[in-house]
Amino acid sequence: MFYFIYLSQGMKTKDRILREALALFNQQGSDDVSLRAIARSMDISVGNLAYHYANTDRIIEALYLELAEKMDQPIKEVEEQDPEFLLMVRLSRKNFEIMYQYRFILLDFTRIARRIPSIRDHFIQLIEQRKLQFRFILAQLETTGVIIPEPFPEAYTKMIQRSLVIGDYWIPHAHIHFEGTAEEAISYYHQLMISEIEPYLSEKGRAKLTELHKVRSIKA
Amino acid sequence: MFYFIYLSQGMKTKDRILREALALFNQQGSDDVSLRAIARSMDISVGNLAYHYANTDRIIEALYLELAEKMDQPIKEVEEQDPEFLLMVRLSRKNFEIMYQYRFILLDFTRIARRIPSIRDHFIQLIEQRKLQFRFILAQLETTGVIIPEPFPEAYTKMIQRSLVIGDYWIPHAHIHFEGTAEEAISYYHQLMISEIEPYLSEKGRAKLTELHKVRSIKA
DNA sequence: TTCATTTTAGAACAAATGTACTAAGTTTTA
DNA sequence: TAAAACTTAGTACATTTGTTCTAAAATGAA
Repeated sequence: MFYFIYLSQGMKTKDRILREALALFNQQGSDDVSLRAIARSMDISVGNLAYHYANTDRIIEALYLELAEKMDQPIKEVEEQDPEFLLMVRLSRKNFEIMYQYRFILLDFTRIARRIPSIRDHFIQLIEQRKLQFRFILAQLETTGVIIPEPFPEAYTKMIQRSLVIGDYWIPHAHIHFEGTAEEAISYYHQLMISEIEPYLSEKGRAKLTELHKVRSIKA
Repeated sequence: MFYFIYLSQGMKTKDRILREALALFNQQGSDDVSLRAIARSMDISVGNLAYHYANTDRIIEALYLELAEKMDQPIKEVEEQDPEFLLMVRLSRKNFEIMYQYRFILLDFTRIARRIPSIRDHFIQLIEQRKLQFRFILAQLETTGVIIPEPFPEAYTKMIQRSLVIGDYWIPHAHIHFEGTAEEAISYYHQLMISEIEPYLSEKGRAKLTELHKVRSIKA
């Protein structure tokens, strides 16, 4: 009981730190933000900050866990519901949005992963899961006739592998090459990843995709 | 004349520094190697090192220029010769090997590009060129009947864009997800990028690709 | 209220880094 | 050979960073 109270009390500054750190990290990059910078920006002392998080890596770790948890949610929805093509598209879009919220992590992921092994390990495991889910969804899409049967050996295996590279690195790529709003970047790279499947769509699948584009252009 | 002598004399240490720095950067990451570490590893003084390169960013800049120059060579060959499919495959493989030699740059490219704008600007321009070359080659492949005409709108545009993401980020991806030798990683990701074109190959094109695989398996 | 616990501020420390400066040494030029 | 230019070593400095410690303040429980 009092344990719960302790937590909810304690979380206040702890959570404020995370919010502020996230903003600063996204803005300046995780390597150029020190404990002192965060403390200054929050108007609290370094000592206080260090009391909650001993160093910036502990903060990054906490933020990564937030990201990982949020990323899991849409995936669970796909698994619970019937894996339908349009639903899949919408939920992967959701994931792109979440990634953007925590973009500093994915921007310098290599470096962060090298420095903080727990993040690296967790991420590798997460991607392994994702690969399986990809396969599962593709199988569903094939039985429901949205995509054609694999037209040549390894076609879908390679498609998944390519998609995973894009999924992991669209944010650094955008950071260097994309000019436009965040919204536009998210849409662009999400469509780019989705487009991996286009060559394999059946008539039915192609119809579904154009249907999706219609909805989008009405919204816009 | 004496200018040349000055250079060739001066280059000695200057070049030794670049070689040593490249090795250390690739090994430990460019962020974790200081001027002092390079000096120690070469058995020269920090003062001497600083005389040639004021700081690590100047060294990184010099190494980036080396990379950029080496990357240009294979591309020029494609342009000079008749752009044939197998030649293209072989030369892009060459590029993957060069990238691997300077892998520290591509491993933390986002961060390096943020810190050193000249590198960022040059790289953006380089990729723009590459995009045009890609288009040119695809056009050739279509006229020679290696690939089919674009089966749906934007198919080739998107294929190029996806390939560029993979081309830029295969090294960080490998660093986290690939287990195996350097040689294997290069082959794997090169094939992964090449595989973007597979769905669009004609009968003729497919035959050429399997021919290539045969050569490889004989070699292996 | 009173006491124990948690939170906060502030100062101080050691380590590392780029940078600058000086003087000695080496090489090149004239 | 003598002078000029270039290279090297060594030292020192200011700055920044994570980290630690102490004491005061705030908060909760009894």
